[in-house]
Amino acid sequence: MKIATWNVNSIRVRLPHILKWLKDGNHDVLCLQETKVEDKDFPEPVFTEAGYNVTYSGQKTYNGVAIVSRHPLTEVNSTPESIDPLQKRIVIASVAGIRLINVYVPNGSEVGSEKYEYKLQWLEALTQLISRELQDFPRLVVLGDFNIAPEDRDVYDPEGWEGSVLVSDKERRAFRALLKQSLVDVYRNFDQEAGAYSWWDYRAAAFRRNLGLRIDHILCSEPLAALCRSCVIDKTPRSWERPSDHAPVIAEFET
DNA sequence: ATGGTAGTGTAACTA
Repeated sequence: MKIATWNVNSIRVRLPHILKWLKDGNHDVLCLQETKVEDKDFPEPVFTEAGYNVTYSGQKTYNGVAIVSRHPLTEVNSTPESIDPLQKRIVIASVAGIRLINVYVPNGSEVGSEKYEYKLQWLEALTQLISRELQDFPRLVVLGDFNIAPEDRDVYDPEGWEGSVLVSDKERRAFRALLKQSLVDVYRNFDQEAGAYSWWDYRAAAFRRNLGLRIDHILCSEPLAALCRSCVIDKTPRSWERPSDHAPVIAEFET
């Protein structure tokens, strides 16, 4: 069972990339963020015709999340209690005995801004939600764009980024509070090359120079982490023409 | 304190 996450930055623009990537990689589940379409405009037929099930929760211009799956999706919830229903940043579903929580965590804009405070509140609400979900679903995965680089090794220039949004102490503390719900950042359960990132700014040729951050994560409950056999970042689609600024992250499970 | 780019949607915002 291969489960992936990818911030595609517009599903309309990236649809060819997504279809090619799914076809090449034979993934079972792909969680998408920043689809940027209302539900009525989601290209559902394209996925169903390719043999996938989909569920999605979107809005115009901003945010938007979706789950694409080879296997049926059940117990879908895109409006969990205590999460702001006006910003479409979360969709939850079950697949093959695994509970998926697909998240697009607020960016936070700038440390100390209103959006930054909103991000911290959103993460607190997510932590509560996870603790409730864990009571019913021991095999749980929270994955998506967290907009947080958890440690200095997840940042190309930790000194330059110190205290900035995406790496600030409060955000990292909020991330650790998530992990304290007995979740495991499975990427770190395996040997990884230094300088492995999941996002590179479109500007200043950041991808070519590998000026990136690791802000997209796959966090597993302990029973599910025990079944995880690999976790990798696939940089390939970031090198394609007109790419998303994020690369997909993939975890493989023995099920 | 801002630039550099991209997406949405045509000015200015978000990232």
